[in-house]
Amino acid sequence: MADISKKKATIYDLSILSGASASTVSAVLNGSWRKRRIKEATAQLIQNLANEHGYTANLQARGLRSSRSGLVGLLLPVHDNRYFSSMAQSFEAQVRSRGQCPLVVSACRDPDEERQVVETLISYSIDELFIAGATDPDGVHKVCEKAGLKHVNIDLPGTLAPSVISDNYEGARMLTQAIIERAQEDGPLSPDDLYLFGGRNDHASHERIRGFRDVKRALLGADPDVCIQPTGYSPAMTARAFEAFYEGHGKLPRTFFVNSSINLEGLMRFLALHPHETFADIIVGCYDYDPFGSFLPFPVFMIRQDSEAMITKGFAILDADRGPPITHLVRPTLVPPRTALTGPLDALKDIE
Amino acid sequence: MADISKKKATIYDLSILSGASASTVSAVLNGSWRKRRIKEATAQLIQNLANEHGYTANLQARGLRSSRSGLVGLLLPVHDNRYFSSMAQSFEAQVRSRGQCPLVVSACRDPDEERQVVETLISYSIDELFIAGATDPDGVHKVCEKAGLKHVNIDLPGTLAPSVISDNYEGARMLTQAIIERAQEDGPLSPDDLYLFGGRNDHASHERIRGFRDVKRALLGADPDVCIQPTGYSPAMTARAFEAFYEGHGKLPRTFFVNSSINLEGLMRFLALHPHETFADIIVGCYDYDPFGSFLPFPVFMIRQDSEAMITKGFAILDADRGPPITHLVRPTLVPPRTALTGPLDALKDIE
DNA sequence: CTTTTTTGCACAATCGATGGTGCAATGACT
DNA sequence: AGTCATTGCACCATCGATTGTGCAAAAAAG
Repeated sequence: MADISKKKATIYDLSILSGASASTVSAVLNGSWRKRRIKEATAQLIQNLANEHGYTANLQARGLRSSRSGLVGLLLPVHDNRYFSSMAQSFEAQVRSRGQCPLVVSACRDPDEERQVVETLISYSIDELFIAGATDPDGVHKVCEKAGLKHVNIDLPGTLAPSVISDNYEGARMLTQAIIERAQEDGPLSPDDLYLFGGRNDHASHERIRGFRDVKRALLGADPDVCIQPTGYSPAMTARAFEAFYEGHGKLPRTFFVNSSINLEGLMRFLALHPHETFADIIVGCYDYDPFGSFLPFPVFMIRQDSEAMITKGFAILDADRGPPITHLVRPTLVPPRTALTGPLDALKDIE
Repeated sequence: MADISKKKATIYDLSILSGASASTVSAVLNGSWRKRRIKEATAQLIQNLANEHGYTANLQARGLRSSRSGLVGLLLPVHDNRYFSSMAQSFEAQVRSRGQCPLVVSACRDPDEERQVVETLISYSIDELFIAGATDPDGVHKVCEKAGLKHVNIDLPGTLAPSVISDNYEGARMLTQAIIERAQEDGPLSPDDLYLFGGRNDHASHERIRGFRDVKRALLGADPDVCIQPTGYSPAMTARAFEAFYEGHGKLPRTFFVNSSINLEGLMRFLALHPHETFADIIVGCYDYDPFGSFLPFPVFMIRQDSEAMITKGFAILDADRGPPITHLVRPTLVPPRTALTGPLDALKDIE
């Protein structure tokens, strides 16, 4: 089956072995041989030889020549987070089902890093790019534009390229309503009992805060500014905000909305420093789903963003080619406490 | 700064602009110009032009010529899991700090998929490959070998290539001891009160089970086979195992060791179907760390595997070149319940 | 048995960068 | 002035695949 030659076979090797020219071999192996009127028998012969020698095309050479690499990029803020890693998982599956090769990279929410990483990807002639959660989508857009690279924004919208994002406003409304109703089961809820932690000056945070405030005002009649605590997207900062509140009030708010699972990690850091029992009665809403976060020792309502649908929509937009810079909304779902959703892990092969 | 030309500048463009030959431009831009005795002034001129036109090398062309791509691969079972995603994060950082480009892909624990994915990576002429948690490391090894691709196994060892793995035996001992001691605080623990769920027929599972059994026998005097429930690495299967135990006993074991965070998700699925209070007194050990898993409503001891150190060691081995197929152990750490460790997320830029 | 058409394939340029080789111009030295 | 070493760079083949073009041989048409 496999020969012992150290180097990988090329079309030239097969050309010699088969007696055909390299261009014929190439045509046979890349499927364009019918168009080139290659005899069926010749094609068979070459294909057999190729199998026998374990030929696989050198994709760098192909990419160089055709200026298409078969690579599709996904730019993430971080891997280490269930929302983004499950997005990576869906992305991979979809890219591969299209016969391309996924390239997932992270850029730490640093605008310079984002642009630089994209420059690198462009140097590899990637064919398409999904820009997820970029701090500066429009900056990245310009880099792509200059290189003629097709791209969409996912999760955080830009103004210059088509975007697919979660319906943050609706999601936040659902989540806020859910935690308010749940809190009211335990007694009347004052506006001061409902806070929001996390998020910063990005579109998603704005929309979530807007949804939160709208529902809060509608259901509780008031919405003091002090209840909004945008801490950025860092566990450490978020923990500090909880700590500050605790210093001031001797407890946490009865109910609060956490802007993302990354911010929810900040809550864990806070909890680690305080006895469990003190916070047994809080009710939390988290804009993101995490299977363990759902089972914390207090009710945690979560929002599951449909990253799979976002990726699908993203491909649709790229395939349509040159769509206007419209923002498409994908509806997320509310996940009640103590819920274990199935996910990409369930696709794991695990016979036994 | 940036010119409006649609196409990316090449060394030929700069060659014309500068009046120098393409090879001179190439030498200047790839840093080998001193060796080639290019005049400083010429180099300056070309570098200025390059900046002005935003030149970046076409890495496919470079890779084709030099048969090195600057790509380093990491093959994972899945993204969607804190252990692997944090490994991806460390990997990325280290690869980038070495001036290369990380390529993270998953293969769903499917041996065929693993080999096929690696074939694809090889077609892109990747320079090095980290094989993490492969079902069939030796199969992948052969594919790499044939292509002359340097590689190491991470997490699950192979017999044909150097491997860097967690010290599963020691980790399992620490974890088992911790949960036993903790359980004994609540009263005497019988061997029947301590189970192990998850894992399958791989090296890591074997070692963990061995560590578990050794400590259990030493501390509790007995170690019935029935207490070992290898369910594979699937949340669904694991949930079924918990369900089965529950059917038979009307409760869960007082104390149990869960083989990985993926299996721990299985526990969540079980819990979702049963009232919270029934299981308030269980004590769990999980071989993997997850920041939310650490705060579940019962004590969860966790093992944090040092994926960063494993990647570092992996690079050391690759750099040493052609090491023997030895397995290197990296010590994991025990994480007590309710602990929020800092991680890659803390490196996020988040000014504000 | 020509002429035309179709079939089947080879040739060669090309993608962008690299690196070995060679050669003219300059300077150093006798 | 003549020899030799050094400097500074251009030339060209090469990596492996793609693709437009051209041209024999075979088949069909006249």
